[in-house]
Formats: sequence, structure tokens, C-alpha cells
Amino acid sequence: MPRVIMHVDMDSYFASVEQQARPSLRGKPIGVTGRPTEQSIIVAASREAKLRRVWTGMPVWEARKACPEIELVGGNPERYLSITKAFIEILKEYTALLEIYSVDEAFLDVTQEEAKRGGAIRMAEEIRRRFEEELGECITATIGIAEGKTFAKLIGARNKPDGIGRLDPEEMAELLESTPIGDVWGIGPRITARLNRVGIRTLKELGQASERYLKREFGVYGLHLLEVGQGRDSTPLVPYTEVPAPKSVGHSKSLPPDLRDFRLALIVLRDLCDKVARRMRRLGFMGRTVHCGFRVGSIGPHYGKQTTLDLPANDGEVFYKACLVVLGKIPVKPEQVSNVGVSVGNLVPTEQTLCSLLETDRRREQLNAAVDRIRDRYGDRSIRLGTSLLVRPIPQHVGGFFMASDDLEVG
DNA sequence: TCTGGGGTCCTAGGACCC
DNA sequence: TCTGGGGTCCTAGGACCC
Repeated sequence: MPRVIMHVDMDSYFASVEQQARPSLRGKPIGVTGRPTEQSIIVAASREAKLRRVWTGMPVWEARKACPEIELVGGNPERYLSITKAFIEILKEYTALLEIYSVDEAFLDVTQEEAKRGGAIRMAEEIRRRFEEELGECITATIGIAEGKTFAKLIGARNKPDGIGRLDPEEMAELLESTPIGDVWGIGPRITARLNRVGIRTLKELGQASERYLKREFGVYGLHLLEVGQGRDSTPLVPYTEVPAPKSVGHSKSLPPDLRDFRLALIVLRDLCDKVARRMRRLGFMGRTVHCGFRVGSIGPHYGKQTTLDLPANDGEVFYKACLVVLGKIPVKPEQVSNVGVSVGNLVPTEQTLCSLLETDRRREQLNAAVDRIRDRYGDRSIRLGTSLLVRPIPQHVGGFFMASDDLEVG
């Protein structure tokens, strides 16, 4: 029996939530930004802003050029999360096979339920009506319905915003013929360019490509591409009840153009290590692989290296030391470091590690727990590391390599 | 004026062990 | 002494997503 998959995608999500919370913003082109600086980017544009050609990912200066009256609003992550929880609660009433894909998207498998509820379209109408009644008139969603996730997403995108789209099997051939491969979930610019080069531009053409070619070029992913090109998509949903454990925890930070400096990058890195460690403690994980990376110049590539610790850790100091070791191996000039990041993988639940049995680690743990309590109570900035305030000698740059490890005084 | 910050999965080569 | 096969772990890099 064919599946009936629904993709629920909130329209201009962060911007809509802001307009719901602040009526003075309604009907206006607004852009939600991460930080209120000119260097930041538009994280979400309201419908009015989109009509004025302002898109997600656009730098603020470019958005202003496209739409001088744009009103910039700093984002409120907690607010978005609480609305997300609310709409997820509504969706749970319609099926247990619900995948929470992101803060503003979900997939529902309603194969079993649709008959009882008068069909998938009627269900989608009801869901949209309840969003309006329970979350507010500004919070709208577009719902796509098809036999697989990829096509539900695609048909939803064709009906944005504030709409419902259902793909009937008879319409599949036409859709395959008219859809450029780059419109499809999972086919980004690189794969698009590679396929275009051999004359594949539409989904239909993708479906006619040889299996051998796709397998050779794209590995197992090539088989998925072929399936999608032929109008099939059996990718399973990941029900929210079976959310996989996180595989890595990381933070990164871009530096303002006038503050691109390796010393500053190290201070920021020390803070990021602490943040990562704290999140891991909160999540109950320790990790062994420490990956440290940075970017040089605004369009330069990301450089990254990793190292594996002997024992899993969840301590910022340990991560920072590992980063310094790793950075010493990166053959790049330290000037103009524009972005720095750390991410820890190879995660193990804390209770499954033996580290807590070691005396030194127990003391360290007590210290971390105390710091966590203070921050829980007074905020992340209430207690900071000595390094955030104090920098001493300058890292040497020798023969194109960093000499980083012992140059920074850790307070 | 020139792009944030958080992730996932896959591949491939080398080291090492049996 | 030489050769082969299989498995796991580690590292680097590529691609994609929201």
C-alpha cells in the first residue's frame, strides 16, 4: 500500500512568530537576524520582505539595498522553541508516526489515519485551522502531501506560502518532467552542476540515467537519486519517539572584520570549548574526538583538524588543550582568522564511562557542576574564564605554522 | 559593505591487529 | 619466509540540510 506522507512547513517561521508577538510588525517587511549588526545575515524574512526580494542567508547590507524600509528584529530562540513545542503537540494528535525534522518542519505518516479522518486533505485543512486558532493568525503553515518525504516537500514548496498541495500519482510524470533537479531536497549546487554537465537537468532525465553511472559517481546516494528521478522515495520517517542520540556537539563563531586576529580567535575558542563542554554535561554525554577548525578571510575555505583523546571528556579545558595541539598542525597564516569553531564527537553517555571513578576527574567535575549552577541561575555571562579577560604573549608564526600551545596564559 | 551557526552522512586511505 | 583477507579505528574532506 502506498504511504501517505505529509510535510508541514511553517511559513517564514521566525518572522511570523515575531509578527504574532508584536502586532506593530505585522504587514511590514521584517528581517530576523542573529545579532543586531550590519555584518550579520537575515535568518528569516517576513512574507512582505520576501516580496521585496529579501531572502534567508542574505547579508544585512544586501537586504537593505533590496528593501530600504526593512525592519530588523533580533531573534528570540526561546520564543520560537516554545511555539515549536506547541505545534508539535497539535501534530501528535494526528499520528504517532511523526518526525520532528527541524524547528519549523515536520513529517507525518498518516497512511493509517487518513481514512478515519476523511482524507489527508481534510486533515491538513484541520491542522492549519488549529494552528491559526491556537497559535495565532500570523503563524501559518504549508502542507505538502505525497507518497514519500521528498515529494511531499517538493509539492509543499510549490504551494507556499499558506497552502496545501497534494501530489496525485497521475500528476507524477508531469512533475518529474517540469522539476529541475536543483529544486529537490538533497540535490545541492555541487551535485546539480555535476549532473548538468552530463546533460541531466530535470528529475525525469535523472530517472533515465544509467544506474551504473549514478552508482559510480555518487556511491549509494546515486541509487537514491535514481529512485527519486523515477518518482519513488522510500526514505523512512524517524519518529520523534526514537530520536537518535546526538553524534557531535559544537560551536563556532565569526569574528567581526576589524577584529580578525589569531590571539582573539584563541580567546573566543577557549569560550567556545567551555560552551560545548557545558552543553555536553547538560545532555549527559562525554566525547573523545575533538575537531577544531577555522576560516581565513571571508570567503576562504574552512581548515580543520581533529584529534582523539585517550579518555572521553566533557571539560572545556581539556577540549581547549586538544584544540591547541590540533591547531599547531595547520599550515596557515594566522592573520585574518575570520571564524573559529570546535566540535566534539565520538559521544558516549556519561554514565557509560569510567572517568567518574578517577579522583582528579571527580574534583574537576565538582568544579564544573558549581560553575553550571551559577550559570543556570545568573546566566552564561555571570562567571567567565580568566582567558576571556587576560591575554598575554602573542602566538608566534614560524615557517607558515602556528606555534600556539604554550603562548597563551590560561587563567 | 561581501554570508551565521548548528548539524548529518558518506567515502577513502592508512595504521594496526588477527 | 611470503602472501592474503577481513575488520576496526582514526583522520580528512566533501556534500547537504535548516
